[in-house]
Amino acid sequence: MIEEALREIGRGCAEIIDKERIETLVRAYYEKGTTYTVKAGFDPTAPDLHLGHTVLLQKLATFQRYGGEVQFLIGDFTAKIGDPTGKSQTRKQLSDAQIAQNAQSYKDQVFKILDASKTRVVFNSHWLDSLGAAGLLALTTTFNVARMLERDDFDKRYKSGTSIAISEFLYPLLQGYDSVELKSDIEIGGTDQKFNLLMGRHLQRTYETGKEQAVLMMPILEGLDGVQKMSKSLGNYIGVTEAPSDMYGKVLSISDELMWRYYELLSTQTLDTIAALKAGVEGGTLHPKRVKEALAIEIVSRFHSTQAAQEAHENFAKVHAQHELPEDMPTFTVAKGTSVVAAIVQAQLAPSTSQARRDITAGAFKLDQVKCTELEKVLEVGSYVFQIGKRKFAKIEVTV
RNA sequence: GGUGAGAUAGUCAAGUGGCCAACGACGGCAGACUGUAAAUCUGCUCCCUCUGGGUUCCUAGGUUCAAAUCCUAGUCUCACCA
Repeated sequence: MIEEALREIGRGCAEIIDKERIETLVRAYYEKGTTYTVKAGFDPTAPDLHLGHTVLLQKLATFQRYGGEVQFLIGDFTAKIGDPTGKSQTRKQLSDAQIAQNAQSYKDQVFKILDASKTRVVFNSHWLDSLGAAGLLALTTTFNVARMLERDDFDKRYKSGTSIAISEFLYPLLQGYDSVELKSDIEIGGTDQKFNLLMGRHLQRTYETGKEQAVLMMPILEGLDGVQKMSKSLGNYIGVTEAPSDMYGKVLSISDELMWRYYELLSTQTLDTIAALKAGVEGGTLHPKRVKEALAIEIVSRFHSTQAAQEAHENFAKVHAQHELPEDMPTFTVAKGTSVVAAIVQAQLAPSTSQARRDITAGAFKLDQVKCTELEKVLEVGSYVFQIGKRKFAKIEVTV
């Protein structure tokens, strides 16, 4: 049992510092029933979560199954001050009301994964607000510039003469100080957070908290393209609030290779089960598409419901395998005499008239399931189904 | 502070007076093939009232019949020196 717990905890990790400590904590849970705390920090400026963020959340959920109590830290202090990281633009400062709203939106999304009864949501402004100048100065005496410059990005910027704000030196300290306040046993974060995570360890030791947190780093999840990290700005993400059909379709569109990566980092199937699936696919007894469908259903179920996932699955099969029309499509109403080109743009099936014309010319447009390459076509009164490519549909009602 | 180099479509990157809406690469979209996968092949990829028209090559002026390309000023970026 302990073995299994440790295997699941270590699953997919990029790096673990002080693995022995984690083993000790988990062992104590099984032998004496004692729990331990696992901290993870989140930035309240962007409450729109995508699957990349959930990698961390699921690791927290894993800990919860094996005796961990989660400290879900919302870094509202930073958000209120405005982090100057990254050249000239000062990051927008958030008001208390906005932060509260974002925090709520976090909770709505996060508890689809985390066990609320084993989660404590904390805000670092609670202790950082009252730290004061004296406390802050005391904090700075625990570290020095030379070591700060060991950090990769600081080092590069320093050597190239790019500016580093004094406050940027302070943020790792403050973040580490959170671990002192929370007396965390373990902190998890992305690999890019290594320096900050270690700072927590350093400060816990310096402040003689009697703790020295273990650090577990998760890799960055690749986006749908399988190459770059999943991010909203790159458009290769699956948002946790997306509609079941979109979510399902996006999962199915990833490559087979990437599918295993997603299984490792996003599925709650055990490692043994996954190994069996992989063996089945490699041995030719299992169709990779079936395996991918199972993954898609699991993910959609998590953020919606098993029923919604099943519907998405069936609808997908209908639309793509049997070429039937999707259940519900967005409906648009246009006036009689509108050209198909204009209607396509109005239905948002194409971003511009020029693009719509190109799509028609390229043979990508289907009117009532029949390919149509007539650029000049004008619509008569009635109801039509427009389709561009394989996945864009709309119902067009033409009125007088 | 000094000197030099550069700013071109989503990104990278050619072009250095007319043949330039601007080579090429990547990305993106679409078609074929499939498992709406990947790989591969093909087409498209500024906008529009589209066999044509309009607005682009950092900004503002100027030279010219004609400029992304030449001149002037400005803004910003990078490199080297101090």
